[in-house]
Amino acid sequence: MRFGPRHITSCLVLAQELHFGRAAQRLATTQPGLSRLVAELEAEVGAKLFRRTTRTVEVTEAGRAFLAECRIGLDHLERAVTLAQRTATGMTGVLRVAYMDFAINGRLPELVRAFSEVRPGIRLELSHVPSQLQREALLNDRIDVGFTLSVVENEHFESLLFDRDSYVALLPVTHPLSNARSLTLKDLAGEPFVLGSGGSWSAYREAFFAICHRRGFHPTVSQEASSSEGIFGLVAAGAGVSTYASCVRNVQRRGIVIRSLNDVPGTIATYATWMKPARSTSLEAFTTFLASVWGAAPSSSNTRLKS
Amino acid sequence: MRFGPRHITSCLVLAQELHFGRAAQRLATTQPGLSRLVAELEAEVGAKLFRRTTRTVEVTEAGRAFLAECRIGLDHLERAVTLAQRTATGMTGVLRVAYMDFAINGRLPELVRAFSEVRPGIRLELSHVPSQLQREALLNDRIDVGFTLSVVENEHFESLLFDRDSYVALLPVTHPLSNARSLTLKDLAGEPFVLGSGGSWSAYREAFFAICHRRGFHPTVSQEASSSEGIFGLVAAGAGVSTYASCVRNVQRRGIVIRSLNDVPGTIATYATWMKPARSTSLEAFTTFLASVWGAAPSSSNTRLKS
DNA sequence: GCATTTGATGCCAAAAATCGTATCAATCGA
DNA sequence: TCGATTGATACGATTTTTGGCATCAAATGC
Repeated sequence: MRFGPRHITSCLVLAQELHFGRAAQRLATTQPGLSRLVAELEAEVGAKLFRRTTRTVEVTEAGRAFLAECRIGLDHLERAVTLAQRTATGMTGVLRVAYMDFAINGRLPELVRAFSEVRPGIRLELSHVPSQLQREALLNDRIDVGFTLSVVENEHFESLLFDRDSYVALLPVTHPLSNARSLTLKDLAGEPFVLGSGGSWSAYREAFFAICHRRGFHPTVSQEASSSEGIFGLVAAGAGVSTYASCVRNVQRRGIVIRSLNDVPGTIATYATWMKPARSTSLEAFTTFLASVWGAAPSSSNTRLKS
Repeated sequence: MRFGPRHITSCLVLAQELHFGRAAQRLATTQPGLSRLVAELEAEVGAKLFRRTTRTVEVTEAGRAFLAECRIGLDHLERAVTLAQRTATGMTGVLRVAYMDFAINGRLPELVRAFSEVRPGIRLELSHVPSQLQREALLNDRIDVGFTLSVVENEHFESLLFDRDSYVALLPVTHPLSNARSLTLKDLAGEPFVLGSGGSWSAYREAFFAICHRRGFHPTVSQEASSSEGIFGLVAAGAGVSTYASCVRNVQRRGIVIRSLNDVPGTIATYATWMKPARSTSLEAFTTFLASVWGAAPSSSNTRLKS
């Protein structure tokens, strides 16, 4: 393709005017110049675009087809420029957000709604990625920001505390303890537990086991499930009791009762994490929104998940 | 827009290679040249498209958005070239065909099917235009070819005999004569006639009246209708008898019987007509197909509709 | 610290595109 | 037939783009 936008726009104007002189005037050039330009384009395309005598100029069928398609192409190119500008200034863009269960069951949907009100041009692509895999996904530029349980301690990453949940107990409605208004973890010491399995749940399991150890018991695991929905289902089916973050109150699940655990002071923290030299303006807008408007505190060692 | 396809393709290659040296090699240019080209495009667009250090090159979010949109634009431009070529050679195109009732009820559908098999790239746009208006439509470039009863005698037009129909009689099934195997026009002399009205039918009426005059009578017009369907409906309802071209045998209409008219030697000729300096390659393809493959004879005075 | 890699910059010559003028040839109207 | 209009063509001057070379500055790896 050895022709530029100049050739095309010239022909478009000529197709409107159907007169070399007037078209040249509108294009701020001379008639011979336009004549040569059209001839060049026709030679390049390999087809006559205009049928012209000394008295009339008309567009050929090939010319109509060519110019119609070219107009579409030019529109895309112009759109590309404004799109680049808007993306550079953060008005438009895409932000790939990864979340884990506690975030999506907790306040992440609320955050998404609030942010997309402030920045309606930025499209948020949410995907479920286990906490462990989010670090790699950030490094490989598959996501822009991730919501995880643990903080990635690295000079290349930056984190912000997003939310805190307390521990709650999940009981089958048929369970004797389901009538109690509140429980202690000690009350569940002898119960069979349903726990999350696989890499996604290892951090939560470790923290939970540590808490039990402090309370002087080691829980008996009766069933395991890889997803939150699996845990809820097994508890509802009476396979055992479980613990979860308090955000579980947001989800409805028939057959389960949720009870606070009064003797567990520890909280479950969720962090937003991203790579430090912010790669996109959308990410900058998101993190500043998170820090200022959302009012989250930057992560530091004393706010991290303890025991 | 002060940038051409060269800038865009260069950036597209660079976005693939993510290395100025290799990209420059693929583009058959030098690294400084590419560096300058990218800088020019960025200045023109008004946004950084690549984030680059001396060790790494990565595409910015704005760059991704820009290049993705540009690729669409370039694709359209390339497509425009091949489209123009194909249209110029007659492989692709649009042909606007106007028809009147006898053509569409006769062999025109057959012609359309045969032509679109030979030239599948040419789209046929059929529209119903009365014979009288087709001449003006051709002059105003609203149609490319028209099928009419009469031949336009003019140096700017060209015509080809497309089909010949004989006259037939239309009778209500309830009519006493509907049992006869064949009729003569004279048999219908005293019957009330349903005839076409308006400009669309004037040519047919004249020819029909002339035939009747030769048979020594003048038909009594009981009802008029502007469309073929109207005529069929009125005849079926018993409002009178009528005549029509023999192509009417192709259409099904309850309540009507069709009978040959043995004593009418004249035929109804349908002609294809177009403007002589063929404006489009599609039209040329169509007319050559019509003349050679379809086997129609060129119009001349001795083949025209008589009496 | 030093050599290597890599992108940015400056400079210059060659090539190409652009612009303007003059002119020609075809066509139309009177 | 003559004049006016209009697109094509030729030529030259100017500007812009391109290509190539040398060099610089920053980052990397040993």
